[in-house]
Order: sequence, then structure tokens, then C-alpha cells
Amino acid sequence: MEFKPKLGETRWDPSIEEEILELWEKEQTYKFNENTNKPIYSIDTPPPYASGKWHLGGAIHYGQIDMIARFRRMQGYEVLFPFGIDRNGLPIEVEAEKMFNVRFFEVPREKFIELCKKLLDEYEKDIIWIARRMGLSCNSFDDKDIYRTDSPEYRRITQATFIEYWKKGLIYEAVRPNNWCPTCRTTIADAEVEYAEEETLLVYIKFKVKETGQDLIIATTRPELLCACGCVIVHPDDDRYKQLHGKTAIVPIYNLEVPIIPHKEANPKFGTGAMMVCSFGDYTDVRLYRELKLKPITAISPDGTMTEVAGKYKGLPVKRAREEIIKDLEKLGLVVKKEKIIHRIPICWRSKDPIEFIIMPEYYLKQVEFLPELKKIVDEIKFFPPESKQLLLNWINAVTTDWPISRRRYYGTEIPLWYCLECGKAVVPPPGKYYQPWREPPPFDKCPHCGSKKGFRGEERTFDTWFDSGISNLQILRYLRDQKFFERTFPCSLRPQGKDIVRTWLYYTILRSYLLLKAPAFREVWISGMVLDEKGEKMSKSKGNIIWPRPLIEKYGADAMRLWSSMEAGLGSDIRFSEQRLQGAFKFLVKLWNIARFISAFPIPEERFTLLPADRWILGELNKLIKEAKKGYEALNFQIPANVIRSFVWETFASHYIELVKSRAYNRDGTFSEEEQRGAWYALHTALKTILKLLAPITPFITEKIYRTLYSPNKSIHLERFPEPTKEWETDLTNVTPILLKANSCVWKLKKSKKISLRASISELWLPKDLKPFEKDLKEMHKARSINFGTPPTTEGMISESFQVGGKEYTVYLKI
RNA sequence: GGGCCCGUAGUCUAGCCCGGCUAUGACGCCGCGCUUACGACGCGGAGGUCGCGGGUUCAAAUCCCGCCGGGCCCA
Repeated sequence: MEFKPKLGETRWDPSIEEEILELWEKEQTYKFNENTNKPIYSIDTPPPYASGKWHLGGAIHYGQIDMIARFRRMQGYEVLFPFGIDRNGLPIEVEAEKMFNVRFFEVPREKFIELCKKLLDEYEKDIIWIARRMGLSCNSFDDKDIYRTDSPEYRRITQATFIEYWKKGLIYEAVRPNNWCPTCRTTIADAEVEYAEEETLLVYIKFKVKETGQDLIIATTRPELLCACGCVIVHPDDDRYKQLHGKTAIVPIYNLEVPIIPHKEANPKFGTGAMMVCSFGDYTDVRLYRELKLKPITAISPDGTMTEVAGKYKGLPVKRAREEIIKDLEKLGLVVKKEKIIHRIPICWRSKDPIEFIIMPEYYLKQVEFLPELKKIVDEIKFFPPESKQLLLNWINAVTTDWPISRRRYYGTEIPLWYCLECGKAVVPPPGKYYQPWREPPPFDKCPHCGSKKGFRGEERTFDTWFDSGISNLQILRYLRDQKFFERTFPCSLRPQGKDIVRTWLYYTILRSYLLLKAPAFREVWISGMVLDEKGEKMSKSKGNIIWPRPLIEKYGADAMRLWSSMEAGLGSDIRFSEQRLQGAFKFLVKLWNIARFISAFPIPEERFTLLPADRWILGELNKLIKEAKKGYEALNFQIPANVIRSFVWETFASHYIELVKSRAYNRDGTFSEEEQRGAWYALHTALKTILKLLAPITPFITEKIYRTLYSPNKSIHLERFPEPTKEWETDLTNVTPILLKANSCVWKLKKSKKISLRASISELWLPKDLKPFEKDLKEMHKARSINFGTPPTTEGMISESFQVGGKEYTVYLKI
């Protein structure tokens, strides 16, 4: 009988992956069937932000999310795994300003929106290409099936949820300090603030204590804000100032009377230990104003000049005002000393100019009063890994103010409001349509508040982009569009995401859904770490250490990348890139390919086969492997299956079992019966088929290729059920596994010590008696003319090697 | 500055919760050999103050405290 492998090539070729992608697309392998009677598993795939190209981290992160989708599908779920692109918000505006060298407030709004769109369309192409090429089993990569957060459909839902909040009284407008860039003339989010080290003068200024008349020296870097001083704080334990607690300080020049308050924020080691609190010099000021409930004084106007409260300094830019007031204070003899210090100041990431804290009216979504309930809701969600729940709880515990949701920007979902020209009150439209109040008339003509028909002014602001992305779960479950489907699928089964956006995306989504539905947004949350460069540092443009995925995918293929990443990172921990280790993963694919190639030469017996102990042993080991792999998969920790499967395949299956049954599988000299030969074929194929299925979620391409070539030309492996342990495969033979492996090793070592080939025959072999069941296969494997078990009566002319298992010693004897 | 997580050979990792055999396995590296599924494999080897410093204990990678370094987030 001639044995010819069905797999021709001797190496796995990553370019085959492209063919398989086309096959999946042709067959619509991962299409979502909503008429299914299987349970639905919905994944709130993070819509990547299309403000630039994906680095390696994006490819790896989504590849891992895909393993969850594939595992659940093989467990028998109908998996809802959409793909979307996040396109709203500031990052793209900044990118557009840079690329086209414009300022958003200098060009017509519509023109600016066009520019942003153009860039987004370009960037998303690259992301979608990588997502598809990494083998994501999203339901569809058809353009029409990819959702986009800036589409009218998506924005319509964003606005509808706002209107719902509005009607529930969860939205209010308030005037509070915000980060403001005087150069760009816009409020900016905390996320857009950078920091710079700057040399500043720390000026020591004489205040007076009203009650005692004594001097109180205050050190400040912002003397121009004396006019906005709200209080002076000293550390409660600072003995120098204990007698001043509760007394009053008089601010020089302006003669303001302010309280002296003990507060631990004052650093006794900085300056004089007494610190003035102004509205608003820095974050500490903002925080203290809020905490101490001080009345703000607006000293700086939105254009970055001093206001009338600054008296003679009115109209001067902040920096000039500072210089002038220092001169004046010096003339008055109120400056004790000046020292240069290096100071970290917040700057705008666009203009690189210092930001100010300016009081602006903005809309807020209530959250503070719901925090206790949110914490309860979070308890109903299962976290992978469990510790990651703490990240979220810590954040919830740190929230102190409501969420400002309005932004003075262009590229975002419009806040759907109009203001009555008569009474000035805000009016919300009915939900159901995408509104653009800055360019459209309102869908009503009479003010519901005052009855006036004078007309309306449209709101110009947009939402914080997290307000949009915070409903991605509702979006994919067809909230407000398909009530039946929504009720069937809410809460969403899984939110997979990186740990860097727990406090934003995860938190906001849970908040948003809770406020609408009083229920947890998700059943499960899976948090992954970051992908770092070779040195273990975060990749960033400024550091120039970005690793691009495309060349790596082309060189090693998506499967190698996926296998590498899963072997590398434990649940929730970071992954450090290493090309060498990626190559290692690729080598395993080659190994697997060749194992399959060997096995593919033999027929698959359906009947008339006899399993020898070696066959039953490997099936028993396979059973153990299934249990371990499954356990890892169920914890959504792919490091476990990746490593146990790899080690089983390479170290047990290939090195020992295949070597053990190779002669029997060929049976060239008829040593074995035909039934026994077929038994080996059966076990080989059964093991391979099982291994492929176990590995399919991690390496979907190579497993598909082998599976289709050998076993199932028309049905994808990814639509098969995940293997289950089998009672029939249970066997005590697995107890001798370590003895078998080590004994084989001893034989190889002994042959090697006599400088003879591993396939050279030997006249006599003595093995531990536990291995007696494997007699026939072992005899062939080691080319022994005679095989015995136990201790030989005489060791004359023999060489031996011993090993230990479980505290017992075993010896192998051999005669050439 | 604050919170959280992490720190075992060049790299990844087991062990840590429930202290106790010469600290697990792998990749890579260095020898030597072999090559009829496999640029694979086999055998051997080098490489670790278990981040540092204290403490508890007969005994600590493992428990406690402090520090250092890295990461993420927040201010």
C-alpha cells in the first residue's frame, strides 16, 4: 500500500490565509442568524477610533477578542460579533487641523466637517483591512454592515437617548470652571491636556492677618490672581500656623478679606507652607473651590486677558499682568523674595500654550447621585480577570462631579436642542430623527414654555465623544429600532476592551445603560493589557517606537501573530513584543502542519480496527488535554490552551505517540494485523481532529485548511462543536505517561552514548515493567530484536540509564 | 502628587491564597549527534542574590512593613 500525504507542501504558507478569508466570505461562515434558536452571545466589539493607523496593539487586541467569539460559537452560541468604527470627537479634528493646516473656527463648519470625514474615510480603510486580515470572525465586513458612530442612524440613537435623559430630568446646564485654551478659544477635555515643565517665578508676597495685624507670607506662581483669591490654606498639622486657623487674611492691593482654613492640601515644605487659593489657577484651586464651596471670581476672560476684577490690569494678557503686578508689589515693599522654580503646568496639546480654567455654561448628565446603585450593578457583572473589577470600582469611588457632556466643537453628534427667541428656554424635539440644530429649523414652531412663535435659535454644541460611544452596546442590540430583538438580547453578553479605558468607555457605558434601563449593560467584561515594544515600553508616535502590524502579518501570517499573542499574555497582563518569539509561534504552526501532513497519508478507518494500549493511552491523554484547554478557554485566558495544546502536540503527541506507532501505521513488513494498523490510523486521525478543534479559536486559518483538506471539504471547522471529554477515552494508562516519556528518552540517550543512530537496531532492551502494555509498539519504535520488562538477570554487556518518577527509580537496560 | 496592578535566568512562565525536598516548564543561546511527517528532532550544557532592604518564623519566591523600578488611570 502506497501512502501519499494529502497535504503536499512541507511548510505552512501564510499566504494560504488569504484564500481562506475568501472562502469564509463566500460561504458567509460567520453570518449572524437572528432566527436562530441557539442562545445568542453578543459582543460589544470596541469600535476602533479612526484617527490614525493601528499599531501592533490593535491587531493583537482584536485578534484576542476574536478568540472569545470563536470559542463561544463552538460552544453552541449564535454569536453577534459586529464591527464598527468610532469617528466622533476631537482627535480627528486635531488630525484634520494638522493635515490641512486649518483652525476649526476659521473655516465654515460644513467645510471643516468635510475635511474630517475625508481623513476618517482614509484611516478606517487601514483598520478594516487589518481587522479582516487578522481573521476576525465578525458577522460581516461588508461596508454596509459596519456601523459608524457618526452615521445619521447612530447619531439618531445618541440623540434619542439624550432626549430620554432630558425628559427624566437627568440633564442640567451649569456654569463651572473648565479647561480652556485661550489660543484655540475652546473648552477642551481633560484628556486633551498635556503637561510641560516650565521655569516660573515663585513670588513671596506679604498678606496681613486682620485680627492680629501680623504679616502672613504667601508664596505663589500666579500673583496676577490675587484679585481672585478665595481663601488661604495651611496644613492642619503645621505648628507655625495653628494659631491662625479660622482667622482672616487681607489680600494686598485688592484688600479682599479671606478666611484662613486648615487643609491637608497645603504642603508645609512648599514656599512658606501657606497657600492662596484662587479661582482658578490650577486643578488644586478648582478642586478646593468645589470642596470648600467658595464663590468663584472670574479674573480671566475667554480671550486670555484679565477682567475688570483685576482693576488696573484689566485687558492685559495673563503673562503681562503677572509682570506688572510683581513690579507694583515690589514698589509697595510687599515682595519678600522671588525664586525660580521648575513647575509643571497644564498646556493645550494643540497650541502648546498654558490652559486656563474658565467658567463656562455646559450641559451635565447627573451621575453622582447614582454612584451607590452603579456599584451594585457592577456586582452583577462577571469580570475577566476578576481583579479588573477593582479598576472600575476605584473610579466610581473617585467620581465627585456630574459629567459635562457638551463640547464646543464641530465633529460630533449635535446636541438636539433649540432655544426660544422669546423666553430663551431650551426645547427638545421628539426622538426618532437625526437633528442638526446649527443648520436646521426646529421640528416645531411654537414654544411649549411661553407659547411664542417668534422663532428659535439652534444649539451649536456637540456631545463629548464618550457620550456617543457609551451606547455602542445599545446600538448593536438595536435599541429603539427592534424592541423584540433588544429585549431578547439585553444585557449584552460581553464587553471586551483594554484596561486603559475602563474609566471612560466601560464606565460611561454602564452609566448610560443604567440611567436608561436600570440594569447592567453587560453580563461579562473582559479586560486586556497593553501591547508594549521590545523594551517593555508603551508604543507612541513621539517615542518613535511604534511597531506596525502589516509587515509582520505578511511575513508570519495572522495565525502566528494570534498564537504568539495568546501564548504570551496571561489574562489581563501586558504583552511585550518579540520577533524571535513570534518566529517561535510560527515554528509551531510548521510542526502542526507536518504532523497533519504525516497523518494525512493514512486512510480514516470507520470500522474493523483494534486499538492497542498505545492508542488508548494517547486518547486518554487527549481527554486530559481537552479538560485543561477547556478550563482555560472558559476563563477566557488563552494563554492556558495555547500552551497546554502546544506542549501536548509537540512533546507528547509528536515525539512519543507518533514515533511509537509509526511502524504500525506503515506496517511495511506485516508485523501487525490489519486491525491493529487501522487502530493506529484511527487514533492518529482522532487525535488530530480533536487538536484542530481545540486550537481553532486561536489559529483559525491553519486549522481550517487542514480540517477542510482532510475531513470536511464543505463545512468549516469553526461551525463544529468544541470537543468534550469522553468517558470511553478514560484510562489508567495515562498514569504511566511520565515513565513512558522518560524511558524513551533513556533509550535515545543510551543509543547516542554508543554513537549509534536512533533507528539502528539493538539486540536487547529492558524497560520498566509498567510499560509492558506497549510492548509491541515499543519494540518497533526502538528497533529492539528482543524486548523485556523488569530487571535483567545479568547486566553483563549491557548499558543502563536510570530516572526517577514520583520518588521511585526506574532503569532502562540495553544491549547493542 | 494620588489610586490600582506588576517585578522569578536574555525572554515568557509555574509555584505565592494553604510558608518546608538541589525553584517548574518553554523560547533563545552553546556543544555533540541524527536526519525516509517536520529548515524538524535527540542528548548534554551554560545561565537565577525569586527587584532591593528590613521583620515574623526552626524555615520565606511564598506572610508583614518600607523602598526602588515598570505600567495604566486620575489629579
